[in-house]
Amino acid sequence: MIDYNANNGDIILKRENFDLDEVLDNGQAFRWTRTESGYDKTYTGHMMNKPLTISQNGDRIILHNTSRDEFLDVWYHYFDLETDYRELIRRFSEDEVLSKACAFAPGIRILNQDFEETLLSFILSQNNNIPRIKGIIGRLCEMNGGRFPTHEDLEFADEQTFAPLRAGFRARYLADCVHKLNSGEISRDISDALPDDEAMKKLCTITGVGVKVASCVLLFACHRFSICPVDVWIKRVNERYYPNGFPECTKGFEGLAQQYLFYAIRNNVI
DNA sequence: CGCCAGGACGCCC
DNA sequence: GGGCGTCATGGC
Repeated sequence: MIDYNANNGDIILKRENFDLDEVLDNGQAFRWTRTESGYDKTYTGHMMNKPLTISQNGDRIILHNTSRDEFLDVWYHYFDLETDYRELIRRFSEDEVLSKACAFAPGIRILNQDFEETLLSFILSQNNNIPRIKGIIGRLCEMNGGRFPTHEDLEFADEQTFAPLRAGFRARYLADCVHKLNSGEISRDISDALPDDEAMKKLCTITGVGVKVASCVLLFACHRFSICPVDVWIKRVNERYYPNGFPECTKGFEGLAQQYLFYAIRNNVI
């Protein structure tokens, strides 16, 4: 399935359940930008400040200028290539609405993103829209020489530090989050060490982090497929189709099901 | 111009 | 413990 082209240094994959729009532009990551190229689709972006240009063309995914080692160390896990999405879609398709949502975007995958970047990004996401979230995060990176800052980069940051972001009332929340990361109260360790409810409770000790933001961190950075972020769009899905909760066939994978439904309702397909 | 956004918080009962 | 106004900014 992996074809490494040693001449030009590209990794080439067979494109199964993998669409760049559906993975990189569906509200789980905010730092990938689509660029023009000779391919069907091309995006450029980062994982922990490691840059990548990635394309899809017909039934191929192409990771440009990427060594086999880097692919196996970073991108294989980032793009969640160890998970069989076809099998999960097959389960979900028992339900009529979900079946439609999965058929519309069979290329959705849940990324394994950096913990701190996901946490700060989703604090900025609250009561906000996706284009503006991307703008604020872009300015946060500009502030830091083009890289997404670590908590060490922000060791002396306070609310005023974030003024140039024009993040509004969220600046205070960022400051508290960075403070708790620097003190060690919050760290990526909670993603390994704690069960769902305790990890959730811990994240919610950050000012400006509630159940929704914590859920996004646990799903999009910690890969907990059973945790289901409920935003205004999913509330609409529930009112319209699932007044008694998600169907039985999503059990254990409610967070993933949520991502198909989120993308589908935003695109007016359900 | 007004409505809304991948919400959380504080206050009220 | 649920309901409601408020918060800062700008996309559409």
